[in-house]
Amino acid sequence: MAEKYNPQQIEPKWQTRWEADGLYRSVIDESRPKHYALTMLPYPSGDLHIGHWYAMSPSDARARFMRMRGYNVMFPMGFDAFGLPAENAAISRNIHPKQWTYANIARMRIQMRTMGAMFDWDREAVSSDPEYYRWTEWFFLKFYEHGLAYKQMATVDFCPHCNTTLAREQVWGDDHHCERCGTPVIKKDLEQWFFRTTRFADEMMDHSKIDWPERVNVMQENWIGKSEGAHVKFVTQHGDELTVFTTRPDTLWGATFMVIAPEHPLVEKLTTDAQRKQVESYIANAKAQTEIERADATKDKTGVFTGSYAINPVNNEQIPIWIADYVLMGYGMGAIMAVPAHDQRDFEFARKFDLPVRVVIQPDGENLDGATQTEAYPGDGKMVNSGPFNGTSTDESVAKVTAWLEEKNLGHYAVNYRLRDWLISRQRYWGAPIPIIYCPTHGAVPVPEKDLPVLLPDDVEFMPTGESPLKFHAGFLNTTCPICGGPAKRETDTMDTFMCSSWYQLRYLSPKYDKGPFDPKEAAYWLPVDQYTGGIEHATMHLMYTRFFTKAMRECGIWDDTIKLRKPGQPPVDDEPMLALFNQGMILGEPRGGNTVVAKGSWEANRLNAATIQVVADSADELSISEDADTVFGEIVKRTENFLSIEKADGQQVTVEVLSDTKITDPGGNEITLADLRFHLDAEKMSKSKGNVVAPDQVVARYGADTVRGYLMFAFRWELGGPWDSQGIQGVVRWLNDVWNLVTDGRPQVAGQPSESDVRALRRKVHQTIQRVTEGLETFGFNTAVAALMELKNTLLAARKMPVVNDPAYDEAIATMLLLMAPFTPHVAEELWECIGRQYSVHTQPWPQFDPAIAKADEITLVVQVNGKVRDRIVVPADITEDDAKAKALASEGAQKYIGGNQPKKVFYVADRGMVNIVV
RNA sequence: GGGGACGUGGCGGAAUUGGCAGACGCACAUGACUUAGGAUCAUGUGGAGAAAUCCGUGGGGGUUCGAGUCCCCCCGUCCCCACCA
Repeated sequence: MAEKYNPQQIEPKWQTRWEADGLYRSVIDESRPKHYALTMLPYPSGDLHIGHWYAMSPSDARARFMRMRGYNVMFPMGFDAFGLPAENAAISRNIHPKQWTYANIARMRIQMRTMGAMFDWDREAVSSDPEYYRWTEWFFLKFYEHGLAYKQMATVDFCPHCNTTLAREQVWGDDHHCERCGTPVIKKDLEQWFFRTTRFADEMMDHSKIDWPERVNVMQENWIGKSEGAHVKFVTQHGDELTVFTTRPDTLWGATFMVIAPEHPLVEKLTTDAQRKQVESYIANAKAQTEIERADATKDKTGVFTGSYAINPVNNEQIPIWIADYVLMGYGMGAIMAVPAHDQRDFEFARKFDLPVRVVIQPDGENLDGATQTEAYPGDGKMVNSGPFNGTSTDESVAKVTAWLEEKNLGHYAVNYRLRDWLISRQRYWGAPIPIIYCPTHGAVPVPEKDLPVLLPDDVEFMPTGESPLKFHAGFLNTTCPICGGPAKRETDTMDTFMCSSWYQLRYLSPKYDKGPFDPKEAAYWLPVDQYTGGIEHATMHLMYTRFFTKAMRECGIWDDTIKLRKPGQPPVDDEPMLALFNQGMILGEPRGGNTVVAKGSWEANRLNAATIQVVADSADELSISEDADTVFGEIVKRTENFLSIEKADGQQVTVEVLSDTKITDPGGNEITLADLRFHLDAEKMSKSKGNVVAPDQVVARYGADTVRGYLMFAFRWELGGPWDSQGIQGVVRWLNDVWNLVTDGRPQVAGQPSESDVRALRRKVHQTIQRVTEGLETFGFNTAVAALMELKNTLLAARKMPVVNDPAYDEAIATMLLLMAPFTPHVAEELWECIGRQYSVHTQPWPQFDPAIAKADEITLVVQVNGKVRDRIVVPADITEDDAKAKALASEGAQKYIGGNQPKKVFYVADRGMVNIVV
């Protein structure tokens, strides 16, 4: 009997060997097609989480598969190492962010090696290394030079917990909370640095050149929020132009008033003395409101009249200009023409303030009247009360009116976007410094390229002041002007860490290159990324930013050298960074029931002060426990420091206080502590506080990396994820044990000659498995691929009891199975490959070729249906003719029983399904 | 309010272009082997029924010889955007 499967022994052995042999070093090889497989890089927050395994090990399996298929594969790894948690650690634990970060990286590197992934560590990049952030700063300078970076005073989102401003993308949800910490943001007026992402709004709407999940595309398109319409020039009574954006220029004749945002620059000028008091109080009130209060669409419309009027350019009518907070300064022009008859918000406003409502779009067969309308009509119809356009229908009205506006020079076609420019300033230390120097004479001066990087000083005080810690570091702050040499001060904000991750896929190409952010030779060969994998949470953040970066780099000419070296016929490098994207789901914590307990004690108000708490066996007979007045019996659903919530059988929840002298016992009567009590957990996001975290190191130590990888790929649809199941992993344990024993036990002694049909059946199963595993890996269907491998294992176990095991087809089946397993369970595949005497390494072997002729069955089970219901199954030759199949089906016992004496009306034959349907 | 995804056994999940629903695995049941079992092996396992058989993919309609899959209407869950002009 051979040795038992012992992953702890074989896994480190092969990891060391692969590394020593440089098996996964990826170098340019023009003779092979390249494949750049990229998985989102981790933030070095501490230990490797099971979520990292879930994201990375299937990506690794696919990268390995591509390599066996003959691609020159690059699969790099690195660390997104700048960021706030490092700074928080500095504050709370008095450890330097750099020390904290690099210690975490060192630990995570070791943990990642246990995964057995084919990461090319020679290409590792760490974004907080000066050799890395030097180029992050360099990108900033290039963008600045080309007008893609600018500083501006703006009302911005500020997270009071993280003590920094945030980009719009990093403010989430109805309550406008910080994406990182969940704290609701507040508004501040600050001068901040922005990247002009809006320059590429239209380009980024286009997802036709990339194969990304529809969901991500839709989210990005929503986020960019393109709307087409027109800019129309209204003129105020003071002669100022007041341009509005509208998607419905065909309703211009129905504009009975205008509304501007409280922050609109013309407010002051338009406000008449008579209205001043009211206007000032309205604006003060608007300012005092939170963003959430203001954005509440359900609240009543509020507003105030400025006292001034504007001229509607299409009919020269004088219409009043109002101020209202439902018009937002940040969208469009911060001013609207109000068409109450056809816009619900305007309608509500008009009714509240008794402003005229004029119908200008009349729906077919109706007679809407502004005086009696009860809601706005936003639909189609014919234009009325609209001068030269009366009678025009909606399908052409917008285009016609827009053309007319252009002709009369009153307005023009316009596109408006919801997208805002990317705010990149962060008032914190652990990030790449913004390479700008402020000179009293020359203003904002970029740091000359030769002076990069602007190094982050180590000796910084970390205090949560709401200002960048760098501001208090005199050595950093004080410098000289690159133009005049006079005293000057550095910008003390650092860059959003999303900036670092916007180009990391480029740094991997040549992490040590010092003539630019990346080596054009490497870029010309490897780019773009062929397959990107990662979580959906980055849909409107990282995945927008990195697309912006690629396009902005084109604008700055950064791609020029790469393009010169590029072979023709490849997708462009300067358009989209990642050609294909796949989002994996998330591993949730394992659900479990709470302990069932009997608590006895005395009542104080609504809670029981427990004298004893007894854990009863889960199988305890509820009826045998008598519940009297001083007893609570049920499941623990919550546990806090000294309180338990116990859910009784009737669903009622009772709070039980655990006192210092409360006696807690387990079912065996042994005394245990409060912390030993298990409380109910649903399948939810893993978190330390819930105690449902699965530590990969522990499960790997127990089961081995191959088993953990196999389980993560087998148990869920990768894109969905799901709760960890500590029992479910047993299925994979058994699979690998079976495979191990199957191979290491060698060929069993079975008497007899293999029958030809058994040999064919075995080879058929092997080729069907090749097909299923190949397809699974191609389409990210890892779970069905593993299922197919388990089936093949089952087939082989059965074959070992038959003479077919003596046929060479059996050896071929074993070898093929190991090749097919190699991407999923690389260590055990390598070990067993060696065991059967094949040449190292299994991972550099060509992928097995699927042969449809072998996979094809020579006999099929013909399914016989009568009126769509299965009535018989008969075995027929696979190459049966249609006529024969129908005849056999009709003659079958099951069919005859249901046809009876009737004459079949029609008979359908589905050849590729082996099915006949008889209709009677 | 607008948009998107999804709904299949006790559970995770399989089912090319419409063609045998429930692959594979967990759990469970019975048996075997065992001092023991969270090991292993064998068998079974969608529901109802003794069986023949019938019913079954959230619900209701439709198209079709045939629907988990396509169409319409509901119900439910999750996600994104949202006084966006």
